[in-house]
Amino acid sequence: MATLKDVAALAHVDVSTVSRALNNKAYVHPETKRRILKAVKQLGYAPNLVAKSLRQGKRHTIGVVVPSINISIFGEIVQGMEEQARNLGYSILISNTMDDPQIERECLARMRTGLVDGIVIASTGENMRLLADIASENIAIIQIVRNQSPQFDCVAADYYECGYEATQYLVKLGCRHIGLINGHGHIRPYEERYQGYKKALAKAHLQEYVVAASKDGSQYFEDGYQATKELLKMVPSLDAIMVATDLQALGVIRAVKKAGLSVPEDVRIISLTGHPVGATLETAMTSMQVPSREMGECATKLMIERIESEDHSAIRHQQIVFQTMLMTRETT
Amino acid sequence: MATLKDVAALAHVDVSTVSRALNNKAYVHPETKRRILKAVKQLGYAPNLVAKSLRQGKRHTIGVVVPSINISIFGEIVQGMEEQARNLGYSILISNTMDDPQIERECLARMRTGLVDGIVIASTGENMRLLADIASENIAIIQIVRNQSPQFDCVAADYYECGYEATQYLVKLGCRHIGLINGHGHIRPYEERYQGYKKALAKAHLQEYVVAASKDGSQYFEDGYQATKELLKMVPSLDAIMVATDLQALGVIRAVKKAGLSVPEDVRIISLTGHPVGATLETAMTSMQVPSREMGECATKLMIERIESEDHSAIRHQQIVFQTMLMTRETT
DNA sequence: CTGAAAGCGCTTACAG
DNA sequence: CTGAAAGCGCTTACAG
Repeated sequence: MATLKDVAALAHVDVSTVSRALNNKAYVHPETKRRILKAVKQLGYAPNLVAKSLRQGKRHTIGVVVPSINISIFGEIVQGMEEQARNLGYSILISNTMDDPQIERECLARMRTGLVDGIVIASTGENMRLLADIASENIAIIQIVRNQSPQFDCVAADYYECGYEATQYLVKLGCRHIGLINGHGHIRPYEERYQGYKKALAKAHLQEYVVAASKDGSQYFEDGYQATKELLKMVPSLDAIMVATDLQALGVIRAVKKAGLSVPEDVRIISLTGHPVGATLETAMTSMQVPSREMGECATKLMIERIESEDHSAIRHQQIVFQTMLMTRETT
Repeated sequence: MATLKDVAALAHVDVSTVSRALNNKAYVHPETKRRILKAVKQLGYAPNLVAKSLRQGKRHTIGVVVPSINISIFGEIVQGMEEQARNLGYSILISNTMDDPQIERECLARMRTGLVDGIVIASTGENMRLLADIASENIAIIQIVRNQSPQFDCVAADYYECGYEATQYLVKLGCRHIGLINGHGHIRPYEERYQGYKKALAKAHLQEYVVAASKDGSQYFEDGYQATKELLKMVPSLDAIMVATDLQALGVIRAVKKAGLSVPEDVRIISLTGHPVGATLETAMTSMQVPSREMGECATKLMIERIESEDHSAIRHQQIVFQTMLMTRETT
């Protein structure tokens, strides 16, 4: 690739003048500018972004740290992020942690070494100290989906309301024994959804039946399957199951059918992290749809605002909350 | 973050000595080295990778350009790539083109500006000239899934065999009117699968029934749904449908059921780009499973080999072909 | 309006 | 075994 120097030589000016002309940083004589642009065109010059980064201390790159992008709500979030970033002249550096704190630590350590201006993370919650260290080095941190600490910005959905509304909907349909298959551990979305569920049940004077999915991320079919077997053993009269994700819900459907029951006649099912794909399933999934693409776009916009506003530390942290939307389909 | 200079000051040596000690580039007196390492530890020093990149002309970053990572085989491929890259000390810069040649062009132009050492791409096929230009600038190019041009390395599956084997399997089951819902345009996997299908049908003296999915990427439910309606109108006695992806297959199932037919009794269905999620669907999907994770890992390994072997142009191009595996499940 | 110089944080010949 | 110097490709005060 041609460099600034090549352009400068061809246009018979100093590199600094070329730089100014290309960045519109100061007046450059129109005639000079014309010559420069001609040279740029002739050489097919494009600035070396790495050199620019080193000099300006800005990478125009955002790190994204998520459990998994494969068959998960994060796939759509990342896609929204990437599109928005591209439109605003940024790139996306991505890491999948599989919810393993050790991998998360490695990814963060790497990103910290000047690779990114900011990090958008759905964290395990085990590396909050490291995150704080990174933030103190003027790398912006934004949490997505999982609001693990109030000390950082966060873009998430209203999980309490999500749990509350889903439960109330099932109650209105006449369900009296509503099970909740919830994620494992101190992940905020799980806790808040549980609180919403609890509140709605109390209001209807119903009892709660909760099973935690296995501890390794809870995104999978097997979790839904096993948890449902447990629930059905515990509560033979179960008439509804609320479950964290669409994929788990597939496990729920299979377990319910295997028990000789049918969906939705005997057991109604609702997924609490609805993905558009739910509409296309064989028995279309009723779910609380999460606006994942919009959340990704929002996180990117907020991130770029943070990055470009210089004084990170002075800014008050924002908690942006999206509403989920009940999509009634065939499983209820 | 601390810099080399800080470490050098604390250890009372020159920055060059620190650099050598940390990179094991030359003998450094053990005692000096000890002092340096102590200083590194004390300051929590980690090298600035951007500066290193600029100096060495290596980015330790791989660009990935794919149609979409959301609910697609590419999600798993990218995950495999990312894990492998992380283990080998590389990062992944990702772009989703949505199969739009214009977006693809933008992404490539951006990556070209010093951001990456190499690009792994599942291309639209519309920017091959640009790709060749980029390759000539010593940025390695590896094609994944879509072998659009023999002038670059490629990691793909054996699509011909995939189409052939799937068809033959259906023939053995007794199917006599086998439809193929294929992707649109000159995308190699589609063309090769069609050839395999054609060959197997000819061998069994059967007629072919082919419908192309809509032209916008063919990854979607709606494509499968519409194409199936068309096929059923065309061939009322249809008894099997081969379709490009699991997600399209969901559309096929819905259309078949809507026509009052059942799966697999009346119509058997097989997906030609099987994803593990197929096993979890309500009617588990028979499919030709593509080893997507392994393909991603392989592409990354090959890429890093290329990058680190200096003389790109001299190397013969490799075409690495993975076998697909028939997974018989409930839709057949 | 433009040039010369310094510097971002590293690495790497070149001396010694 | 180690230091001083140059340079990767840019940007940005500082003069003029």
